[in-house]
Amino acid sequence: MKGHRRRPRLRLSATRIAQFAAGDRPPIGEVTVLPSLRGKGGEGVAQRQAIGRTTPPSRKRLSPPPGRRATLRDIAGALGLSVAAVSRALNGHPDVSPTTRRRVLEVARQLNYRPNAAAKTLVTHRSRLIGVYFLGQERARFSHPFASEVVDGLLEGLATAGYDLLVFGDGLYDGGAPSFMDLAAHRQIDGAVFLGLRTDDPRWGELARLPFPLVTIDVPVEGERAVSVGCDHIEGARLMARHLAALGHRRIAMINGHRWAPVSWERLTGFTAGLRQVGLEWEEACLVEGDFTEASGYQGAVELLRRRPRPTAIFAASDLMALGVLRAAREMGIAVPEELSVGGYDDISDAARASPPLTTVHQPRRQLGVAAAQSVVGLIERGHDGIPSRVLLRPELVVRASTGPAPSSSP
Amino acid sequence: MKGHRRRPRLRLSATRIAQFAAGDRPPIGEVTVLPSLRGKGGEGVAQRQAIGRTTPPSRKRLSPPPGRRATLRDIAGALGLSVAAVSRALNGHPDVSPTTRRRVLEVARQLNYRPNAAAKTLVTHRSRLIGVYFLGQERARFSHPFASEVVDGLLEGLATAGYDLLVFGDGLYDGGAPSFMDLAAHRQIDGAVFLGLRTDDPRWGELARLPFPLVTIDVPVEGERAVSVGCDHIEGARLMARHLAALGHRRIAMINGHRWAPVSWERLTGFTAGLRQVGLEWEEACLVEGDFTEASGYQGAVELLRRRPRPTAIFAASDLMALGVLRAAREMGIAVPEELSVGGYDDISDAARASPPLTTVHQPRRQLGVAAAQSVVGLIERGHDGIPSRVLLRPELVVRASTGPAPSSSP
DNA sequence: TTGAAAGCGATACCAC
DNA sequence: GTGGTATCGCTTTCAA
Repeated sequence: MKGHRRRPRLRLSATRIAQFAAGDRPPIGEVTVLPSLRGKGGEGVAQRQAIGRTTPPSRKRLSPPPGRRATLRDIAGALGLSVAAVSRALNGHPDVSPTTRRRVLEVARQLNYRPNAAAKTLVTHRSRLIGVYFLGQERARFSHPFASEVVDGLLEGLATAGYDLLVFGDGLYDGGAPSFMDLAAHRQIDGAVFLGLRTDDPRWGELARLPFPLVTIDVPVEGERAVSVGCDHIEGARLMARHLAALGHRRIAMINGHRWAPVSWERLTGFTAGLRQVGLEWEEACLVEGDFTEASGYQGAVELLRRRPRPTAIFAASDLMALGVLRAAREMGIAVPEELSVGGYDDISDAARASPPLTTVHQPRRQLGVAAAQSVVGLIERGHDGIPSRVLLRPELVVRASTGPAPSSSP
Repeated sequence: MKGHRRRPRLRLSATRIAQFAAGDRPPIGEVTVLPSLRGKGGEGVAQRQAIGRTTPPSRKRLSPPPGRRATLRDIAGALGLSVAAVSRALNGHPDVSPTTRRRVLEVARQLNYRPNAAAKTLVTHRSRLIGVYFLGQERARFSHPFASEVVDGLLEGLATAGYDLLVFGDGLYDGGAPSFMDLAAHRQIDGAVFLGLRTDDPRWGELARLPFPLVTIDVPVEGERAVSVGCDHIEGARLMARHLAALGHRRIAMINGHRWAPVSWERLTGFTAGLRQVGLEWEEACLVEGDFTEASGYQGAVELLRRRPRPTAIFAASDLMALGVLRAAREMGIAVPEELSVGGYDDISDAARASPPLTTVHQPRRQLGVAAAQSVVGLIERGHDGIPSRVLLRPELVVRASTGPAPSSSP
C-alpha cells in the first residue's frame, strides 16, 4: 500500500451555470487531476521544519502545508511551541495562558487545521462514533417507514453532540447474523442504538458483554449502562380501544405483531385493558398474530372477515398491517368505515394518504431518535447518574376516516 | 481524560423469554456492571509479556486478554513472532511462510482478534469510510422517500466491499452549510456520495479540492475522480409524454422541479421532445416551476387548473408534486382520471397507494445506490481505469389509474 | 522469510 | 504554564 494520494481539481464552468439558470442547459462540472502527490515520510518532516524556520513567532500570514493537512506539529512549529502545549490549548485545558491559547487558535485557523479523528481515537480509546444496528430487516433499513425517521432524529441528536453515526445491520454481511461485538470492535464505537431487536435474537446474551453503553428502541432492558427508549404502547393501544368502543363497536378484533417484539405484548395489554375499562369482554378468539407487514395484515383480515358474526372493527398493531386490512376489505367488498372500522398504529406517512385515511396511533418517531441520542451520549459522557433508565414518550390517537360508528345490524 | 472503560455485564433471564413466548409477559434484560477496569499503560504491557511467557509456541488453547481486545502484539507474543510478521500474515502478503500464516490465523481466531481501524487509518491514510452528504433537506434525510432507498442500496454495496458509511448533511451542524472538506477531513473519509446537490450550492467550487473520489446522484459532473450516477430522465419523461399523448391528450401541462436540479432540465427536455415526436406542440405557458414538494405541486396545480381552457393532463416531475396535484383536483372537484390525467415521477411507495393510484416513472432507487457504491469503491481501489464516468439506469413507465383517455369535450 | 525500528497524529504524565 | 516523551496499534522500509 502506497499511502499516496492524488489531489483532484475541479473547475465548474460559471457560464454553464448561468446558462442553465436561464433554462438553457444543465451545468457540468469539470474535474481534472493534477499530479501533485501527497507528501509523506522525510519530505513531510522537511516541510514542517521549513515552516518552523521561515515563520518565526511573527505576524506573518500562514497557509496550510501543501499536499497534506496541517497537524499539531505544524502549529507548534509555526509558533515555537511544543505539540503538548498546542494540544492543551486546542482542547480547552485550563493550564494554558490566555495569550498562548489565542495565538494557537489563530494559527490553527490560518492553517485550516482539523484534528485527526483516527489519531485521537487511537490514544483516547474514544471514537465519537455511535453504531446503529438495524435488526430483523433484510433489505429495508433506511427505507423502513418507522425506522427511517427515528434514525433521522438520532442523527440530528448525535450531530448536535458531536458524534457521528455508523450503520450496521442484518443481511449486510456474509454468513448470517454477525456478532454485535465483532461489528463494533473494528471501529471502536462508543455506544450503540438497537432498532428492531427481537427477544429471540440468538445474540441477546451478547448484549451482556458489550463494553459500551447501549440504547434499545422499544425493547425494555434494565441496567446501568443500558437505556430503553420507546412509546407508551399500553397507553396508545388503550386509546384506540376506547375510541372504537365509544363508536359503539362490540365485536372488536385485533391483529397483533409477532410475539418476539415486546411492543406486541404492550399493545395487546393496553388494548384489552381499554376494552375492559369500558365494560367490554375480550375473547382470545378475536386475536390474530401477524408480523407487522402489510401481507400479514391482509392475511389476518381475510381470516377475521370470514368469521360469522363478522367483527365490526379491527385494530392492527401497525399501519402496514392496517393497510393490508384495508386492501382485504376492499377485495371482499366490505365498506370502510360503514361496515368495518379499521385502526392502525404508528402513523406512517402512508396512513394519512390511504383511502380511507387511517385512524391510527401517532408515534413521535423523530423525537424517539433524539431521545435515543441524548441517552447514549449521556451514558457515555456522564455515566448513568441522572440518566433515566427508561424513556417513555406519549403516543397520540389520530382519528381519520377509517373508523366510524358501528353498523346497527350485523351482516 | 482517563481512557478507562467499565465493562458491563448483562444477564437475560431465560425464563422470562419463555414466559413471553407463551404470551405471558415481555422479557426484560438485566444489565449489571462489574468494576473491572480496562487495562492501559504499564499494566497492559505487563499482561502482554505474561502472555508471551506463559504461552510459548505450543498447542495451548489461548483466550483473549482480560479487560481489553487482543492486538498484534498479543498474537506475536503467543507465537514468538514479531508484530511485523503477524501483520504481513494477516494482510495476506506473499512473503510469509504458509506454516506461519496458518498459525497466525489460528491464534488470531482464538484470541478473537479484530484489527483496530483507527490505528490502521492513522498509518495508511485510508479509513474505509465513505461519507454520504444529504444536501438541501433540512430535516428529512433518511426519511426522504427518494433518498432513503438509495442510501439503503448504497449501504448494501459498501458493506459488500468492506466499507462503512458516515452521514453528513445540511442543517445538522450549527452555523449554516459547513464546507464539504471540513466534514470530511476529520474522519479521513476515502470517498463521498452526494445526494440532492444543487447547482447553486455555494460550495460547488469546493468539490474541486476534495482529495478523494466522489459520486453524485443525478448531477452530471465530469472528471477522472468523479462519477455521476442517475436515471435517464430524458427517456423517463419522454415515456410519460408519449403515454399521455397516446391517450388522446392535447392540452398537457407540466409542473417541473426547481431549476437548480439538473434532473429538472432533463425531464423537461425529455417531455417536450416526446410531445414533439408525436406531433404535438409545446408551449412555454404550459410550464410551471415547483420545487419537488407536495405543497409546490398543489400550488402549481391550482394555478394550472384555473386556466381556460383547462389542461386535460398534468405531468409533475416528482411523485410528491403529483400527490399535490391530486389533492388540488380533489378540492376543486375535478375528477381524476375522468377530467384530468395526472402523471408523476419516482414511483415512491405512496404513489401506488394514492387514490387514484398514480401513473409514474419508476426509478430503480436501490440499484442507484448500489451503483454509486460500486463506483466510489472502484474509483478508490482501482482508479478511474475501467470505471464508467457516468452510469445511467433505465427508468420505467408504470401505468396506474391516475391517467386515462382525454375527455372528449372540454369544460 | 523474518525482525527491528521508524513513524502515523494526537494525548497525558511528569519534570521543570 | 510549558516542554519532553512514552504510548495508542498498526504498516512499512531496511537489514539480517
